[in-house]
Amino acid sequence: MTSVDSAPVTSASGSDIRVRFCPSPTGTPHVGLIRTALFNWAYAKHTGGKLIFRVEDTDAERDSEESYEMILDALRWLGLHWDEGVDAGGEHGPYRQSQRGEIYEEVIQKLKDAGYLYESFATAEEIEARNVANGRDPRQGYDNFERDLTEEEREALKAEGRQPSLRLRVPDADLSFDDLVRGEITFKAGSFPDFVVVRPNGKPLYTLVNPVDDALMGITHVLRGEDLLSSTPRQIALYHALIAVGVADFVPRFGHLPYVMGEGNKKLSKRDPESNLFHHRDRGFLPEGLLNYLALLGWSIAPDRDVFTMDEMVEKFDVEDVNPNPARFDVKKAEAINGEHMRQIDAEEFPNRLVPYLQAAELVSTPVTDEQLATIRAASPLVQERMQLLGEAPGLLGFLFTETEALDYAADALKTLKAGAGETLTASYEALEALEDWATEPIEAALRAKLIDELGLKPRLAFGPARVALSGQRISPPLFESMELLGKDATLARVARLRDRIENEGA
RNA sequence: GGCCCCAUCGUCUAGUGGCCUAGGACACUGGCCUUUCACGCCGGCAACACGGGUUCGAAUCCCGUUGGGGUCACCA
Repeated sequence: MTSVDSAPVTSASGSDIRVRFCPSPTGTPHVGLIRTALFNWAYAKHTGGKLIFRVEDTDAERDSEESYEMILDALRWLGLHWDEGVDAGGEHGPYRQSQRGEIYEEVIQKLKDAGYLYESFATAEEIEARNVANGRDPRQGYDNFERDLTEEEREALKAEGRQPSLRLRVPDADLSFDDLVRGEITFKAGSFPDFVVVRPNGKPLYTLVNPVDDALMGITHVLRGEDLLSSTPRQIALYHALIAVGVADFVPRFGHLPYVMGEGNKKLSKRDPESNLFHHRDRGFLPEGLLNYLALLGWSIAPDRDVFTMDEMVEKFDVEDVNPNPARFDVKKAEAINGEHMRQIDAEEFPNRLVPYLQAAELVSTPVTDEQLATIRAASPLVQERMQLLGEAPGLLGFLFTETEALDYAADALKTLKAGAGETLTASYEALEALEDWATEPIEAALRAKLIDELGLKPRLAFGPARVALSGQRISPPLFESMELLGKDATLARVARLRDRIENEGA
């Protein structure tokens, strides 16, 4: 057996760096998982190395094809491209573990032949009972008691009908490694017992396939969640065995990324909607905005700046700068960052981003008509700088795609109508009806002349009723521009409609 | 409980021994701008967990305490 300290650690430091993203397809993509993907991606791009995308689908119970599709959808939506792996090909495939059975069998055989693996018959219940019987904490785990079972003892157990799992014989020595985000970490001998790598049915476990694939795929830097930190010494022990039997050439470097936390002080739960990437997409986050925010969870680009593009991140990102503290997912800040990106989107492009959200609300058709698109384009400049999420578009622009007769008045909008609102609308109607040049400037001039100068109203009171009449909302795009967009007929009809309603129902 | 990780404003962070009476951002808040809401601008509130060292000097280094988290699966 190789000594613990003698195995070579990778020396990759530039374009020879190979990182990987290897999710298990269970459930919907979690923002913490995406943050891990982002850091791996950024590190590969920054160093000129390669990102390998592998799928760890060895748990038939929980994995699903649907979940696998969602992960692909997520990475593509975000623009996190990989160089090698599922759907991209490469010389180390296949990249789905469910298709690598034969490879594992071969490795298991080598490890067995070299004496690194031994048969273990104890069940979880028996291990716990054994701890109790020996006066130890039941949570202590396996005590390696089957390491030196004799041939006769093993045969006897098998004769009872028991099928053994296979455990790796872990070196009885302290084990240290230099974590890329946390520095030197040492685990004391005995704190990482022999662990199961192959089920009794012969199927390998994550504890085996993850390092084996990393080794076979030449992964040099393993950047993953902090939850895997305590399994690192065992993995390194496995690496030593893999090197000894010629499967691996070196031990990779490890970097353990901090948790993404939720409310309270708990890891953001998969059950929390905020953990669901698609929940944020549905609400109207931009890929660039969400990615920017996620990058801030454990990393910062500069002391006085937190809005940046992915190109800028790639230029600056180094995993050694990642902060080891767990970070709380703050949706308010995420929205603010997203708002910054909304304003940075090219004005020509912005309307296109709105379309899917207006379609989801069934305000425009799919595909969108030329006329609808023209309206969206015209309205875009009015809303671009007042939105934080694309999902606000239906609320803000819905009135442009609603027939006057179908327009609903929001309760909080009606509440803003004070006494005299009816008269104000009548005056507005008169001023507008006489107008020939239907454009923002003249509309504003006419209304100001009538309502402010002539009637002496305060602007808020003068224009509030018309805003409700047009949009049905308390909050809307700028009024005069909205009138121009809506056209004279519809504007007059809406002003009259609300006025009539006030007169008939007392508002 | 054993092992391991973490510890700066409410939140995300900058800070790698003197530039720190601790900087930025979000949130909150006062004001300006203003046809609503935003945007923008100006201002405010607010932190080095605690205790020992080391040092001329510590948020920064060391030790301890406390607190939080993770892990100890034939799940990944």
